[in-house]
Amino acid sequence: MDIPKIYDPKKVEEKWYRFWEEKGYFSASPDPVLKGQKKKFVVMMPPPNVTGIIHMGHVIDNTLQDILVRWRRMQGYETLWQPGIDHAGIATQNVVEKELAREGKTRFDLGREEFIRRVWEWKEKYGNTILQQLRKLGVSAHWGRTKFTLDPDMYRAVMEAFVRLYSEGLIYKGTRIINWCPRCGTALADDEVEHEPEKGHLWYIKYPLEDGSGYITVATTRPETYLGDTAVAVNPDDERYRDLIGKRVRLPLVDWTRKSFAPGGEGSDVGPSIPVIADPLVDLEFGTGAVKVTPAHDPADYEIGVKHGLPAVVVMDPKAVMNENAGPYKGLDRFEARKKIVEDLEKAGFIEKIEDHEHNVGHCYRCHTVIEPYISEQWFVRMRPLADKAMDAVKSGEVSIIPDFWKKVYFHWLENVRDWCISRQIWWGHRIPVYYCEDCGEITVSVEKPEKCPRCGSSRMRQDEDVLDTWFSSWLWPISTLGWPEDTDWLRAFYPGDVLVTGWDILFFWVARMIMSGTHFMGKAPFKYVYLHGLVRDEKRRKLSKSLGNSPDPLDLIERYGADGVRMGMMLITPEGRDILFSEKKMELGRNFANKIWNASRFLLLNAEGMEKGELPDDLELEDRWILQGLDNTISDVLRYMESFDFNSAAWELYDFFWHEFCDWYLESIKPRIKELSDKKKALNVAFYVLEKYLRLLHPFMPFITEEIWQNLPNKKGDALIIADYPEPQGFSYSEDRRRFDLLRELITELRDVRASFNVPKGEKISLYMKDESGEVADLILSKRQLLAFLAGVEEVRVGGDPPGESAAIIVENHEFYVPLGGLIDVRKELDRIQRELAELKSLIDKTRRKLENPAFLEKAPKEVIQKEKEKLEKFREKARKLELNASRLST
RNA sequence: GGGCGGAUAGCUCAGCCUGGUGAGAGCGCCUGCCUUACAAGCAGGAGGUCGGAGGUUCGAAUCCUCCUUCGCCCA
Repeated sequence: MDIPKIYDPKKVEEKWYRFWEEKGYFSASPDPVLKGQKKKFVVMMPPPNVTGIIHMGHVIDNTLQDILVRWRRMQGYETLWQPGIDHAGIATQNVVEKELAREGKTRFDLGREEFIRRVWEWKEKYGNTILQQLRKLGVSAHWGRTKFTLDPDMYRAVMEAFVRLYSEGLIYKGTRIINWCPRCGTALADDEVEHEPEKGHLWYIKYPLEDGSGYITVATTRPETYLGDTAVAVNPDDERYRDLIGKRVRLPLVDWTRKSFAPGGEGSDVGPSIPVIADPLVDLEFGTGAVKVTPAHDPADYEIGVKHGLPAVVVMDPKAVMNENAGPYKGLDRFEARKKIVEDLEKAGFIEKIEDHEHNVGHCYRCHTVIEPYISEQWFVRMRPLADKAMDAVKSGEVSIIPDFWKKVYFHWLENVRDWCISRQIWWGHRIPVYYCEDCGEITVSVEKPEKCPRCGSSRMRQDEDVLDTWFSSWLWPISTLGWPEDTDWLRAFYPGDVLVTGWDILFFWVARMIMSGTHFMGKAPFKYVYLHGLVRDEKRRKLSKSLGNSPDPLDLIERYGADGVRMGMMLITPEGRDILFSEKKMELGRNFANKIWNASRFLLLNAEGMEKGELPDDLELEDRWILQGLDNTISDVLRYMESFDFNSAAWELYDFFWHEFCDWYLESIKPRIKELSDKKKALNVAFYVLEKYLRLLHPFMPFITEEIWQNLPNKKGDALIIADYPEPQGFSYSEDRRRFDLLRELITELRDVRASFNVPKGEKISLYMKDESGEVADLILSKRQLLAFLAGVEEVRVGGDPPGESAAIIVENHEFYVPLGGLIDVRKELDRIQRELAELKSLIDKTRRKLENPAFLEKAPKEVIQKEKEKLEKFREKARKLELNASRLST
């Protein structure tokens, strides 16, 4: 048999992926669930954006899901992992518009229908890239059920949801200040705005009082909006301004008439004279305590405006260019306008002062343009009733969020949530199913386009131009992919699902809203557990981004470290809930581990050539029982960690057991046995027993290499590892043997330390003396002479009697051992070594003694604790005594 | 302004909920080894007054209070 020394993932990963997929192991069916033959396990893949290419966030997210899914599948669950793609309205439209721009065109040149055709064309060409990429990672999703949020059945679900919510009064059209992205040309929801601190200024502008009695100075961060002011507001408790309330001021420089905002109609004239009003919302501390009120361009001002019946004056067009209400500034971009306006005000003496000021500025989460608060008419979802249900689902324990502390964040958001603006002024998406009669103005909301107006019978029906927020389709994902609103087998078998795995950054966008839609439309939350993992950052804790150049390409990583190496590397550095600091070094850890598994297996397979398949033998050696018990412990630990979503600990447990127990000690221990033909078969049978079980245990983490090796094992049972049973502890009761072998291990480590400290040459044998002549430990070392010889170069083991003159002392569990080093020993060095250890012991003895001399401790501490301390003190003293003895022996 | 999370070895983190182990791990570092599975490896080793100050307790990394400091979310 020829097995290369270095594991090459490229040779095996594609092969096994194709094998699994062709055999249909990734597919689920509702039948066994509905017939009650199997329990189900459902994970909904967060659908990546159609524009997306794979990044480290997908790697972490999908590896976690794949681990869960492969684990439950092996445990016999009918496992559905539902994959799909999100149409990503704004992002996708941006991509295609950019493509058009290169041809010198805009979407308006093409028209709506043609533009949408172009987007679909783009989608067919590039839209499945990311799903192909995910396969390289080993993702075992049910690809045959891949859904796209604009598929006809998904579209239908979105329409249905809109119509139902509208008829329930939970969707309405209203005029509000919304977040407007002037570059994308659309409204955004509150949570689609990212706030970032920016250095700006605070401009103090003087507004002359109309009665000529002076002026009021207002402070603002946005001087260009003063053209839309319709009042100045002060706090009613503010002594400084009490007398001015009710008076009027005049907007500086404004000598034109402005029109007020009136959706669908002609506004009325608004002059430059505006009132001074009092409102408790005004912060006395900010600026001068007097603020300008611009109801059309600021959410707080809008509220004040509504309360006081002020008109709203819009001074910008949808591209954030100043409009006719801005008089001479019409046509200037908002930032140019700011500069020009400040200049003019300054020249005319209306600027009192300018201060530096840092404040938070909202940016579009898609294109990072500064958001303009903008008054307009939009569609909204009334969130309160939905949010209450979503809170109940978590409060009642129907849904658990992991890690637990996210619960607080979740509640905080839901308690303060505002209505959700769902209309977007773009073309790519689900068009709002609202139809206006061109003749009588009647509004009809329906899934299908109505033939004619139900009120006047006119057939001139115009559909609302806007499309819905992409999240309005994503929030239905757990029900729409299963067939809702139809009552399908899939829905009945697989709803509600089990676990949702995603990053905490979309807790509000997506997770909370899915819980709302699930509880509202199905009466049940869509999953039982929400597992939120951290975001992947670089070693300096910076977000991974293309512009920083710190974002590794997962495909490149897979190419160099193997999918298993990348998966395991990521799991080893993924703490629960906290951010994940990526470093390529950690991928090496994963790759090296794969290589370790490869070589350990190689060692066993090469030695097993020609050997027929065997069972676990009855007459086991000490090390056999030690490793079998170790395997059992590992299985229970891994299961416990998996149940509690602690994949990091599970990964380390798997890593440590294999490397530091199985390889470092077990395989090393059986090497002498393997050389002796008589015992070879027995040792190998135990080793293969452990390896086979271990590969099953590890498979969810490293699916490829485990399948590859498992398929070559003499003792495998079944067609494929991916569908083999997940291990359970066997219930071995070898704990006592485990303890005995551990003592042996400790002794061997000490012996190696002695060899290293005294530079005993590698080939040179040493002798081992034990002081006691009988007892369990004496029997142990006598019976394991072969092992001591192989692992520590011990030629002779002698029990009982005094050791020869110049020896190094070893104390393990208070048993005294000596290694005679006549000639080799540097007495001074050994004395130093003993002194150092004695000093440490002395401080321990003091500490323990003081404790035991404290009457309060003896009186109040539990008996067991006191007993333990007493034993500890005795142990330390005994050890110190023995060391001192050896020291005095050496120095005479 | 409201809220959340963190500070333990050079770095990244575990331990804390439920107080009592001689505070652990990985990486990095130092020393010695190409020992017939693996140098992507093997063996050995050094390294920490647990952010600070009080308090509770027989006993505090662990519980309480305050402070310092870093990060994040929301407005």
